[in-house]
Amino acid sequence: MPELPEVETSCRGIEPFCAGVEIAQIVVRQPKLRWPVAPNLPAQLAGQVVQSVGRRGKYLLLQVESGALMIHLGMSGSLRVVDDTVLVGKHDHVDIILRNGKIIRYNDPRRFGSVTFNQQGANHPLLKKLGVEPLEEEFNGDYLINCCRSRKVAIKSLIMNSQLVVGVGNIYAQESLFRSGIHPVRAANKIAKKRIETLVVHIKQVLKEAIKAGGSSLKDFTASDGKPGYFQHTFQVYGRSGEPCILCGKPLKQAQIGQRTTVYCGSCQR
DNA sequence: CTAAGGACCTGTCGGC
DNA sequence: TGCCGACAGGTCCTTA
Repeated sequence: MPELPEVETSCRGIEPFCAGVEIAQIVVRQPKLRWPVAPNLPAQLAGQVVQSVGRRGKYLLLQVESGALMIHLGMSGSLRVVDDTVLVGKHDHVDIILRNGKIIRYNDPRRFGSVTFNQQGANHPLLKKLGVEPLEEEFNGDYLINCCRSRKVAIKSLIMNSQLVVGVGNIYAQESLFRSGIHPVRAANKIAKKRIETLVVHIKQVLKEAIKAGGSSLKDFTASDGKPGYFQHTFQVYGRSGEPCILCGKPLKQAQIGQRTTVYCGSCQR
């Protein structure tokens, strides 16, 4: 379920249960994820204390002394905090069993996510090529303008390119472009600097709002329903193809950009 | 170097 | 009710 706000919410949700707590055992029921779960992963983590819980892009990082457990939620993954009285369900692929009796349970129907162990810090192959964090100051107008230079891909594809900036997924790419009045298919190098600066502001704004909404709607991370808060959130364009634009009232259009459905307003976005 | 397309999976929904 | 195709929040890898 992850766009970045959801990963951030998961991060904050599990943190109180596992920070400072020893991992008793890891149980892998289905190792065939996006990357196969290494057979020795449980042995590498058993007995180690979770020092902190963090995030890099959409990777959750549970830091231990010898490295970090990296969890990616893919398209359909989610985490819950349970105890051993909760029955194991379909697609509950991995349990991180903690010494305090809690279990971090990883569920992922489509198995596009991953659970890997990282001994190499930021040099891990999956992290090494990631771009800047969208909510950090290093993601700013100058940075994005520079990215757009000499690239003629659709601006939507560009902001979803995780080698440039991480964490902007299909939903928030659409929302931030709408707020910025930029047509999603417009060539990146054909957009005025001022408008790119506006886009940066809106990307940050849209992500922050979603994190806030996620945090407030998901007050109990042990809730049985792992549905993210942001699906109760209303979107201005995502999923609204054919419905009226909230600004001009004309029906919203839909297109495929980089094989992803994209909804936009043909008259408000140029 | 950039850009475009395929690949990986299961579940759900609409149409017939 | 059942079957079938289209589609879904990601991103890595290969090819051009």
